[in-house]
Amino acid sequence: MAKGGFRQQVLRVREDAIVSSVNRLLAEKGFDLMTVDEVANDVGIAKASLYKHFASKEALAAAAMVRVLQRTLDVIQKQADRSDASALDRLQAITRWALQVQLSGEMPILPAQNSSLRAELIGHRIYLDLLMEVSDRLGEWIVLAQADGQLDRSIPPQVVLFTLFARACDPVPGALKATGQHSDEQIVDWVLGTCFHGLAGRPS
Amino acid sequence: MAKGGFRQQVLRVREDAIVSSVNRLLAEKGFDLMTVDEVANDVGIAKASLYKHFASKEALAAAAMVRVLQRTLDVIQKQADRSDASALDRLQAITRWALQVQLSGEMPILPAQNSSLRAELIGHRIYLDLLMEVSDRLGEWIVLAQADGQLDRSIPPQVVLFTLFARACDPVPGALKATGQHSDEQIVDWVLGTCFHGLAGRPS
DNA sequence: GTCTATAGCCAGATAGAC
DNA sequence: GTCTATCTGGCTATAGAC
Repeated sequence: MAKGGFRQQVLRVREDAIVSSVNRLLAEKGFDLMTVDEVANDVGIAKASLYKHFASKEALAAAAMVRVLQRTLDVIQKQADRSDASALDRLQAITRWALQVQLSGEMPILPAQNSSLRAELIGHRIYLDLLMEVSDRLGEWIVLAQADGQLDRSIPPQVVLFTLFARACDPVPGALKATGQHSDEQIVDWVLGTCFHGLAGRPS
Repeated sequence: MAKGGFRQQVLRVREDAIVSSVNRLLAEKGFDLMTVDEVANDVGIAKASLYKHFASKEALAAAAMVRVLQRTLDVIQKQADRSDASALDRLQAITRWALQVQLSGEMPILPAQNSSLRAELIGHRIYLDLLMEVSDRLGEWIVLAQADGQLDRSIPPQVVLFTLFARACDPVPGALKATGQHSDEQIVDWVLGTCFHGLAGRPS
């Protein structure tokens, strides 16, 4: 661990606080409705100070995405270290984690359309590298699970991968939570079940 | 049919053109990124003229949502008129239609978060009535399909309903189409299959 | 690096002539 | 009802003092 000087540590802690606020606000309102003033107020510093740390609103969002991808890789690694799990077990565990993060209001959601944001992310090498590593590692397990017959062999791995990414920002968990009728755990079980076994369910 | 006078017919045709433009732009960019100037340019009239027909940007979006709900009810009625179909057949046919509409770029997508838009829709009686009728009619088939064992009985009907609504604006079809590697028909089959039978697929 | 204050811009909505 | 021109507010980003 290169800690750097004391000043740099303080700086890092502050930037971590900023990214945390951005992460939560992105999860709550999305990129377009999140304002930089809100972030500044939430962190408790002036807006101009924010711009000393991050060059733009898009850079703020990119930082939040980088952090969530790093955490995803941590979870992936934890699953890789399990010796008792099948490829399907691992994929389900990771999806479960993503759903839990989303329900706790900490999954930053990006609009698929926003062009200025897309431009920033496409030019962000760290983000792209992480995204590709996540895709590659999940892709391996998808192929393995298909070879084992645990996943439908007629579905291209890419379709499976996109579907798993999409479940991480699915509106269904939030809508169910908003009814106030179900526990988070129950919601995760239902969504995870329909994702892997469908609405029709396993034939009994 | 109360046609009204000739002037009113002309008016109605123009408003139809407006709603069509709004519908397409909502599908393409979403509510936040769609601008009223764009709509006006697309229709070919001045922005101020738009505001003679619709009171606000939110009202424009609401009109597009009303129309898509009416079309959904038409499709539901068509399925109800089939004598040879099971409840599951009907639900799948409607979901397939929604996926096709989305892939053809004509499914208006609303952000779940935007508050000004939510306020407008919550106060919009026609919209709410249509939404409730769609929910009721799909809900009946969901309950029937569960009674027949065609849908998993352990999933609450509400969860099934929300899941079907969510698939109508799922990002997966668009992402797959963007790769340019698959036909629309193939994409619809995959997404529909994973929706009802899961990523694990039917045990063979 | 932090602040206050403000520039610059863009989009929603309106005024008023025709 | 349609137009051109304009108002208004909010948001990103920056200037400049400390």
